[in-house]
Amino acid sequence: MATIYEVAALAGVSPATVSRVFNGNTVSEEKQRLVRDAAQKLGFTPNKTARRLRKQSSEIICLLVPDIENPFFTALARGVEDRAQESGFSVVLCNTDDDPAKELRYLQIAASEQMAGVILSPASDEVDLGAIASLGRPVVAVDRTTPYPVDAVKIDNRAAGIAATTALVEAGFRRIACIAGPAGIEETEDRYLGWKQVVTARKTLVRDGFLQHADFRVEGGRAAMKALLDLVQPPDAVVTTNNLMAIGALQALHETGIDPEDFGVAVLGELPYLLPPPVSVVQVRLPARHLGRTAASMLLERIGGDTQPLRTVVLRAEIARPPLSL
Amino acid sequence: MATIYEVAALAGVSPATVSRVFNGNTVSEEKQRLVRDAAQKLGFTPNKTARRLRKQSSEIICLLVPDIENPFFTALARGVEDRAQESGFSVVLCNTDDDPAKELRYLQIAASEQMAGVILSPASDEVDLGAIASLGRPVVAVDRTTPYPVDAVKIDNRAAGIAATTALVEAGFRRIACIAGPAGIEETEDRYLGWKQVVTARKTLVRDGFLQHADFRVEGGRAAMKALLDLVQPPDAVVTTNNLMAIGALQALHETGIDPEDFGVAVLGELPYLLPPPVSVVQVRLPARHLGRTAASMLLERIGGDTQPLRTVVLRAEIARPPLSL
DNA sequence: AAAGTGCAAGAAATCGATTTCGTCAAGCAC
DNA sequence: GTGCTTGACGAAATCGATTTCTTGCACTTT
Repeated sequence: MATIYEVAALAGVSPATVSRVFNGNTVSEEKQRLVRDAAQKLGFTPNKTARRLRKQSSEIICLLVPDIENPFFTALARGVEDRAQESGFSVVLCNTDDDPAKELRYLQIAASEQMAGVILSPASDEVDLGAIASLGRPVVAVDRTTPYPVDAVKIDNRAAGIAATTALVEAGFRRIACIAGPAGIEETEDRYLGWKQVVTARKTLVRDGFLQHADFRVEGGRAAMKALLDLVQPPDAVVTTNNLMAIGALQALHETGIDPEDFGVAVLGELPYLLPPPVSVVQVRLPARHLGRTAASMLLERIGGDTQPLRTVVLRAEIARPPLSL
Repeated sequence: MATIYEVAALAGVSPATVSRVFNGNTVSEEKQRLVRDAAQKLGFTPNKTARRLRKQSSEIICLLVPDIENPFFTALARGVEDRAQESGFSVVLCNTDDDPAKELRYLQIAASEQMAGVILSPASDEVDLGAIASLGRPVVAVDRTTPYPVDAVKIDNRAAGIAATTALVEAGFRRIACIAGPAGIEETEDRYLGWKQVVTARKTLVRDGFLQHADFRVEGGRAAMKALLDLVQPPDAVVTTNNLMAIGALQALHETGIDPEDFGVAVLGELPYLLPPPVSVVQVRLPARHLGRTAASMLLERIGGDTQPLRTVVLRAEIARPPLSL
């Protein structure tokens, strides 16, 4: 790996001049040519590490998500990556597994690696952004927000919950249950509030036990669905607040031998594409990739020195297919 | 961010001593304590960039895959990440989109970022590993191999192709087609050779047009399946050489109104989990996560200075469910 | 013609760690 | 007691770029 000194020696100039050539400072035409030729000949690539040490910042964005195996976050990551690419940034993708300790560890790495900024979907309300913040590195929260004063991009979760539930009501279902994520996570809380608002306003039948909390995973959704089906008066439809739990719910229905056409399922998020799902399934499409793209754009603006007041961008989800009548 | 100098000043020792404390060199008990206390008090975290510049290497692994949105690669990435974590390494995940130009760009970044090593699933046979190789950074190929002399972890693709096809034969299908990936990609080539071997040996009916090439995506699989169904004498079963094309194929079957129970489909890879697929679907499970884990282990060994001769590890895929009789 | 202005470009400092080199003192052999 | 080894540890060099400081020269300006 050729260094700036070797290039300088070959071109017969000082290292400073070589640096200036590559950083757009005033250098005479002639020396520019000399330097470029020399660099070309030696296959010179500036050492990013040295530059970073000097400049105290890098072109790397840290993206922290709970689970890359969840297609929602994969799509989000893809959006971030695409946008970052365009500006010559690279993305380091880290899994927190919704574990605050892992999250903290990664945040420290981000700080000590001089990463340019962080996009995260916080594992808990108690994220400690202190280390990052004190370095003046921008942070953008995606999908979930935090009590820390940072930019955020989120989905209108309440509206999504309302849309999903309304679609079921309009399809003729009257006993609509809800499988929500862990209590206390704002994202899922808002979605379930959307459900609550609709079932209350529309005066559908709601029993004790119609609200189930589960973790965000397939197994949780399956267990919650089983519990719902075991009720004395079980629901005839369900809203699940994320994609994985919906899969679990569908599995439970299948195992119980219920014809999926007879049972309404509304999903906040997308099911993995395979075959067209049963007609009684409503998907509220969450714009994951767009979420990532937007977050990356905001972060890059901040990195570029933008100092406007904190922003929270709220993206609207859309219903994947029009509500159906039974 | 406190530096080693501030710690040294507070502890009343030289910066060299501070460094020694954190790098396991001989320092007296007493000064160790002084240094650790001072570091603690200042919240000192060593600056990775400075260290990297000096040591000429980092604790970052670069992982290049064609498409993170493909669950196969996501699982692979997860395996790499888990293993890397255990050794305190971070993983930078990059999408090549099977584009050699993007791939090259990322390889250059890996070099100029002093990344410790690269794990890649090469977009083409012409990957230029020159830059990386000349720096002495280890490289491990996953899933696909390259003409360059590097370690590799792959799947026994031929055996997987054989297993998939055999399962269909044993289930009673007699006109078995194959939807293979782009011609010239070794990985898919081997899988299709497995198919060919079985259909030849078992003397099943093979028509012109029973071998379809498609890109690796859903759309390609769907189009190929349509082409197969349009044949004068269409097949009664198909082997698809990756997961996404299988989804496309199933969609095409569905759209054509064919009962999936009547048509055999063998997939090399896993379908996204949703409901149990039709009984006529055979999945050959590819150990993606394990592939990633193994690749990361090998890379880390090399990074650690292992100089044993080049290795290629071949992992065996397993049939997700026993072959069925019709 | 003397003094002032502007600009290209070299010299040297800087970023923060690691590491080599050298010093000093303690411990030991003869 | 002299000489030699050994270990702790400070001083200073080093990694490779960026950036500030300076210098020197050309060109105005009065």
